[in-house]
Amino acid sequence: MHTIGETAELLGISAHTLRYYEKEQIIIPLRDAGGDRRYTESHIKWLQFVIKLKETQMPIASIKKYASLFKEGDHTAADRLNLLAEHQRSIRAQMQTLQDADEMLTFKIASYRTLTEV
Amino acid sequence: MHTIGETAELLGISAHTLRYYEKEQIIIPLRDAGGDRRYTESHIKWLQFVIKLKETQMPIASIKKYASLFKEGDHTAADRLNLLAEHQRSIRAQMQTLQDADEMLTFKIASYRTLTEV
DNA sequence: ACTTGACTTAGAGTTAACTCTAATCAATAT
DNA sequence: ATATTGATTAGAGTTAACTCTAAGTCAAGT
Repeated sequence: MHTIGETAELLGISAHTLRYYEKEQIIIPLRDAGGDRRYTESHIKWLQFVIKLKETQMPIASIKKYASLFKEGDHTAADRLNLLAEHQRSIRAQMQTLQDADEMLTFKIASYRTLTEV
Repeated sequence: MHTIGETAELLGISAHTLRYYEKEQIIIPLRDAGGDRRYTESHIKWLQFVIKLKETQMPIASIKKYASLFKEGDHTAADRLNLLAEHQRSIRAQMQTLQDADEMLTFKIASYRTLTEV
């Protein structure tokens, strides 16, 4: 059980962001007797997954969608699978774009080197 | 020589965006007798380069920086090379992040398949 | 002469994803 | 007993990168 501050620290995001994700229904932590948020290990696992999706440009809206399907129960498993498969395709397209840009830069940098060296 | 509409069409971006890039000093097209913008082949090459940088998450501010160094002249070549080399490192880091997420998703999707098939 | 369509400008509005503010409260440290 | 720390809330503000609006000019076509 972690406080919001500990959880933020642990994940490398701000407490503000955690409250924002809660407002967006992406994580709903427990509350202690005093009303403070408490994050369990499984909340943290879920957040780490969310962060991975974010890092790969999945919009908050889609993450929200995934979270809400999850809450709906087991009968949404196929929909969730589709969502993840779709995102995997997007990741692969991004990799291709990066690959192309990398090659372009390698070439451009080489021309600069030639210019600079003389 | 292309009008703003043709150029937008050609590059797959909007005329609005081209005006915005001009406001940001990223491209300064020529003007015809009537005051309308005219983009040459070399403007278009530059814009294609800009679009590649954008697609790989380079912020407009950095692209602006690069453009301004370019305008300053040949003595900024080393600075420009550094900027590009730095961006190439960022591209490679992004590829690694995508690679990791891809593997994670492959695993997660496989678990869903197992669940769904039964 | 009139309409159409592409262009012009300054500046306002939009969207995503935070990020912060102000006012408050509860537990701990001195 | 007071001060600090870390939490709470609703709601406002920020930033990047567009995206649009309003009001207009101008050339070409019917």
